[in-house]
Amino acid sequence: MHTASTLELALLSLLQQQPRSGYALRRAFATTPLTHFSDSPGAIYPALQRLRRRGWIRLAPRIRQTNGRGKRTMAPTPRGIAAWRTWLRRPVERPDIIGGMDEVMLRFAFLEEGVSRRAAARLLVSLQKQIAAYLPTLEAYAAEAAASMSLSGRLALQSGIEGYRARARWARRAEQRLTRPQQKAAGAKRARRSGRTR
Amino acid sequence: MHTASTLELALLSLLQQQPRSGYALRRAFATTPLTHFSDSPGAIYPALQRLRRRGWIRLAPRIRQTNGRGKRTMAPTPRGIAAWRTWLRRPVERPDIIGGMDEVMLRFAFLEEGVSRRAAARLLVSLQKQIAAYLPTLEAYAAEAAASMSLSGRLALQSGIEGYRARARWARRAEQRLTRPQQKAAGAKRARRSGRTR
DNA sequence: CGGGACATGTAAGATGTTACATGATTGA
DNA sequence: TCAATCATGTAACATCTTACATGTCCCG
Repeated sequence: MHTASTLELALLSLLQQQPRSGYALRRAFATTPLTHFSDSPGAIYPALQRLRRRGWIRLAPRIRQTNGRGKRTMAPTPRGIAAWRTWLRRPVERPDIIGGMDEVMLRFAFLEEGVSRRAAARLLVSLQKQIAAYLPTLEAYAAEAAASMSLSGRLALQSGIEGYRARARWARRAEQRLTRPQQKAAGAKRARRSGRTR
Repeated sequence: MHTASTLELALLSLLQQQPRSGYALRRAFATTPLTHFSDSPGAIYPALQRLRRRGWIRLAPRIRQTNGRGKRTMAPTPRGIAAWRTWLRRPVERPDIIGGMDEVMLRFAFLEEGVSRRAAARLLVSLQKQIAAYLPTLEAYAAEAAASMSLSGRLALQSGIEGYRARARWARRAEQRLTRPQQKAAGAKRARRSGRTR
């Protein structure tokens, strides 16, 4: 199975929602704050070409082509969708939380609509596990290195540690929200709670 | 003034502490959790060559060259230090907090030893300002888009918003720690406070 | 004397950035 | 008609990844 760049996966995530043109994708990146990808044509059009050559997306049946010199609307192929789902399902590994938290959050954001609420909850479990495994390493380093660091250095390190702790807390809360749905403030929809979480 | 990659700046930050060889830099990245840079020779040696060609670092007087086929120890030049300080002093801008928070934290971590405690506090002020300016945009988007998003999508967005809020709170606390230093718990070292920090 | 850490590099390839090129459509 | 927005792309360049190449030193 091909590996894909984060940009390609983000593109696929948006196309899976609905067929779009390159320009529409650019605008989505420019106006969506989820994760910031470049909205530059020099990144997006080549990425779309790669996806097309790989057989993950294709030109969608032209709805109308009123605008521009021909709007080229793209849609994912079944193989593209399959590859996307495989990516979504990947559990969180150590390297993901060190350099690639953005990618993890992108995955989580689309996991429910791409696979299932259950799968989204599972990702949060593996995320919590990885953070729990990584934090002691970080804390040990902080304890050991603090003496030789400036105050601003220590504070920066502390910020990183607190960031991980906050992320883990969020993951725990989010997991609960996903696994035992309960009524929102707005009216008493569904007051009972059926057993079986997770 | 040349623009430099984050890796180059990180390299310069470490060399400024003490002259090191490429291998020592690689190990620093491999064992330091501050920000994760690649410890691959294919990234570091070319980056060092670029810095050398640019005149920002030079071969340090060979202390001893017992090991390997000749350990090449590098040290920053005055021009390198000047460029590094210019980078450190840059206030936080909008793009920095969207895609480049790692770089901001790297800058902050070295600001005290590179410039001054005051300058580190100033960076935190501009960081808080940028976050305060960006949060309403994010929140407005969340309020508007929530209806059309899955629960996991909403939770992911919420995580981003909470992350910014947590970062802003940290910045406020850190700024206080930097601007009014007070004695640490460990013994009454230096009970008096002379004016003038930096 | 063999393996692992020390040590520096190159080559091929993927990806992204910045800047430019091109042209249609729409509203003031 | 002029500018803005829509729309798609390419070219040059920088940077990073992965994999390989090479050789030394030290310890068991």
